Amino acid sequence: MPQKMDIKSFAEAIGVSAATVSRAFGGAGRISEETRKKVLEAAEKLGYHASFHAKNLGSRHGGSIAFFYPELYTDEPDYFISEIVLGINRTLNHDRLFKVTPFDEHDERLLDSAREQMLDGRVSGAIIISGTAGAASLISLARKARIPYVVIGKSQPDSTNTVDYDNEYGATLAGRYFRETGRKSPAYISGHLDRPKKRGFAAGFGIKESQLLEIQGGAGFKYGYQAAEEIFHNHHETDCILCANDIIAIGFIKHASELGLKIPQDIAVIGFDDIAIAKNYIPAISTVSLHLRQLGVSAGEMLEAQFSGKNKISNEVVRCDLIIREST
Amino acid sequence: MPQKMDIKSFAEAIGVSAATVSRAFGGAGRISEETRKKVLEAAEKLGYHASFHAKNLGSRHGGSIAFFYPELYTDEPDYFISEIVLGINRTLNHDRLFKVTPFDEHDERLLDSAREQMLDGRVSGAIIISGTAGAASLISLARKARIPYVVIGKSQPDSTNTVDYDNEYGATLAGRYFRETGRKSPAYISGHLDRPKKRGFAAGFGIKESQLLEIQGGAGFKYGYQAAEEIFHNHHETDCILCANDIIAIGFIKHASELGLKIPQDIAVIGFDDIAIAKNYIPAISTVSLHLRQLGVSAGEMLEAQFSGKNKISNEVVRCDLIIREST
DNA sequence: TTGTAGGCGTTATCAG
DNA sequence: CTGATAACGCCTACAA
Repeated sequence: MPQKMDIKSFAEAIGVSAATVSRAFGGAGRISEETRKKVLEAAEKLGYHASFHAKNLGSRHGGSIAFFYPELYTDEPDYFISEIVLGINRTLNHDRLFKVTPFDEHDERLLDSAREQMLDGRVSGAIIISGTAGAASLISLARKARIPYVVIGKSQPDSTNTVDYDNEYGATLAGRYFRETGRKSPAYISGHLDRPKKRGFAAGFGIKESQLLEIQGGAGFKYGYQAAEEIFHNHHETDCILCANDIIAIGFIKHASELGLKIPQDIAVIGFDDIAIAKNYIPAISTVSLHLRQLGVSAGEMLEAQFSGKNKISNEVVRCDLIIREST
Repeated sequence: MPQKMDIKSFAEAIGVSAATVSRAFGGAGRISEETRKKVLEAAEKLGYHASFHAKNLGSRHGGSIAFFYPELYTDEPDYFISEIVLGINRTLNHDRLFKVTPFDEHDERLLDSAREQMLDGRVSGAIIISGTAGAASLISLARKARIPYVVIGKSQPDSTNTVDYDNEYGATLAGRYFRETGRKSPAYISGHLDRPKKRGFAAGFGIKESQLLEIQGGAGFKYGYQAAEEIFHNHHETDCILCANDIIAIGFIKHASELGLKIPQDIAVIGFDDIAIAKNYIPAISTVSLHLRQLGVSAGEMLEAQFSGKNKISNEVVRCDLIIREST
């Protein structure tokens, strides 16, 4: 097997110069179609592969596209992120490598590693999920380093190139729906960084935020499970619930039904995000769709646009929708 | 903002040589603790960051660890893979970047891109999900290029460094369970590359493989949904089902219950994989656990071992377990 | 312990 | 259209 073969020895072997080989690969540069073909075929035969690092170094640019997101879930996959990735993958020009890079807010070492990636030249474009301190620092790094980037979620007030979603509005829809369907006693199970949802939910239902029963949730089925426990024991009157995400909703419904509660008769529940399982659950879960896939698609497109030169300031907010299914 | 700053100008700025700077960062090389500290602090202050590509080129090694897996699911996240990634992430030394690289068997361009990554020096270690032609080619490339790698799943007979699982045995457990619980008419809903499961299932149930009703499934909820349709209309006698994966099981149960079938009274169903949702579904899904997370952990450890010099031949097969919950 | 020189494999520049 | 030759930014002997 051809252990290693650099451009020079390869060029020599087929009787051309290194420069010619380089040109044969790089779409640019004038070179006769004949020689290009000859070089390419020879490369195939002899097993020549240009070094990735040398190429990037030589061309003084390069690197791949990174997707930075906070690692919230500890024992389960992050379905929220997975859906977004689906969208990004569909959009991004696949010749650039797409790598996902979780950073843990609580692991300074991981965060540093993420920052380093942003700065050491290996990243040529970034998509960043906002909302955490780590994300903020990554965003500011990208800006300093003049690396094209797109932020998903709320960003600095002055910021550009963000694809946002309106949590608060979505929650409002949920609150309003509950009120209009005659529910009396709402509760909200929180997740992470979800203040706007609570606010919107209260507003939609027509009460003050402070009057809304809030139960601490988090990232994972168990939080919904625990919340059901809590409500079953201490808040019998509750007859409708908004969960900060679908996973919590699932955990809640699962345990509530174990406790003998009927969904939606006894308690109606609305989730958030509309991950794939939501509509396949039993009962199918009513939820505020964030159109996660679309979020990813838009972010990808916005990034591509920046690469294509259109560096114009742009923002987009993907619409939320309340999707009524069987859990309400 | 310090736009760009190379090692030379940085070194000059703080009054040392480039070599010293290099040594200050690279843990190796003798250098006084005092100078190192001085350099590191200065770097922080002046915002110097070594170029990733130059670093790798200079040290003639480097690159990150790649996780190659076939992209099967088109419209939903791949929960199977997600769980494995969870395991890998927990194990792998986080200073090496971990990037996930899906390759599509049907997209020659994507596959080529994956192969290129393997060969152009950017990958220093690989974890590959076996079972497809693309995977086989990646494995052989890794071997040729002498890149440490671990295969998850069945590999070439002579192969080493694989973490395997025993689908067939797991399916046998399912078949046996159905037989022992008095089920009469089994059916198998297939997925991808799952022949062993069918064989094992038939054997466990005590019938010939050819006598086992098989329904074409695939990757996605809808296949389970369609299978339910098919069975409801054309195979009333069926009273127990093994699904090639949990997603299919969910789709099946969802639609079966819509059609008025009672699970498990009318039809008992067992899934495969034990992804996180399985136990949180209603009914909780009985399933053959592949211990996906553990698979990832083992693969990660095996790869680390190779980096640590222990290049000894090793194989491991993670045990399958039948987990009985509410769907049987 | 630190500095100097050469090399890593490409791309870019400038002739020819 | 093709071929030398100088960057690219860092690492690694080797010498001081």
